[in-house]
Amino acid sequence: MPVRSSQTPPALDLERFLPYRLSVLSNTVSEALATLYGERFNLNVTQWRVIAVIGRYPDLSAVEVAERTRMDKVAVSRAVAELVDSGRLDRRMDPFDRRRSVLNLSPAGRRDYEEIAPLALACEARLLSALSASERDALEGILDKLTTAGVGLLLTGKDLGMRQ
Amino acid sequence: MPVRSSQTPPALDLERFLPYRLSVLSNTVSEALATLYGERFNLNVTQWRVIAVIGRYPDLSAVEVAERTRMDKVAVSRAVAELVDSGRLDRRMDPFDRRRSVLNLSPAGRRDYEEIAPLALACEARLLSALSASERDALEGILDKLTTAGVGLLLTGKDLGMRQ
DNA sequence: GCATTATAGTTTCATTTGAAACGTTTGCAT
DNA sequence: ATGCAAACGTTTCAAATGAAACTATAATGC
Repeated sequence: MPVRSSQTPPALDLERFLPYRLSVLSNTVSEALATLYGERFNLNVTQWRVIAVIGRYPDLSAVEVAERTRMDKVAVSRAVAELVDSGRLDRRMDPFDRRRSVLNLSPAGRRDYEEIAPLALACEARLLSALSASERDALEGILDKLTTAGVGLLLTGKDLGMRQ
Repeated sequence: MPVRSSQTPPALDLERFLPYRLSVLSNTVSEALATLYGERFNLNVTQWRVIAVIGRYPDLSAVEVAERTRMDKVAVSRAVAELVDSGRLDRRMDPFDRRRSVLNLSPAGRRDYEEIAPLALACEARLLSALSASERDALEGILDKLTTAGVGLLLTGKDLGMRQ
């Protein structure tokens, strides 16, 4: 029988490797969600996130959206432009700082938001329903802790290079 | 005091939304890991995954690597070509099926693998050390269940369109 | 005031990505 | 045998991405 001595490090089995499993899970879920609002509403992930965050927090600027969603500001800029073009987002200039613009859902954008949000929440509910109550409880803390630890890895890894 | 009646659905708060949190976590961890083997070994994520899976399971074909890692076969094809070029992967033709090629780490590739694997496992260990013992226990089951449920979403979402 | 630095947002450009088409080889059914 | 469908892996091409440069405005220091 093979013995795992203190000499033999545990093998790296990609299928059991946490970062890899997180990646597979995240991609699977993202893709499922993307088909949800992609086909019916012609939105990509970035556009949907912008709608979602503006729907909930009106009057943000593009940079504020980027910070909240942790997306690239170039990506946000493009998504905002497209959403303004397709009439789902209103952009007006901040009168007190003419570099900023203030974003809000147009009536059409809000209709989409009101329609998509429940679908998205239903997806989430279906995912969570696969878990036991105790697993659901644990999940919150796990995600927070892992995310914090992950950011820690990043910072020590690249000797302080502050995102954004 | 605001009441959440049965009429008012819970709001979609991106920062609390499971798919979004998974995406942030996965991206953070992936980026941390990518700097680990990216800077020192000049590998991208796909290349590293190919090395990892071939290191553990020799004699796979490119398509088998793609299936195991759930990566795109084009991506794998390119990563394999680059790894062969940089002398880290040996590719020989399968004598019994001349469409397939059989992949294995070269001595140089194995050296890299032997060096990177412990670093990757250390990263994972550091992530897991942020969790309590009970959280670590729960995590296994949670990841499996969520991934299965996520695949389920995908399939119902696109009315059966079998990945790959 | 005027120069310097910082911030908001966009544009450019080079890289990355993946779907679709392709060439080749194999398996299967006539 | 021959024709057709499927599988392996590559190439092509168009779209997505993101770093860096840029414009315009604001804040800061002297």
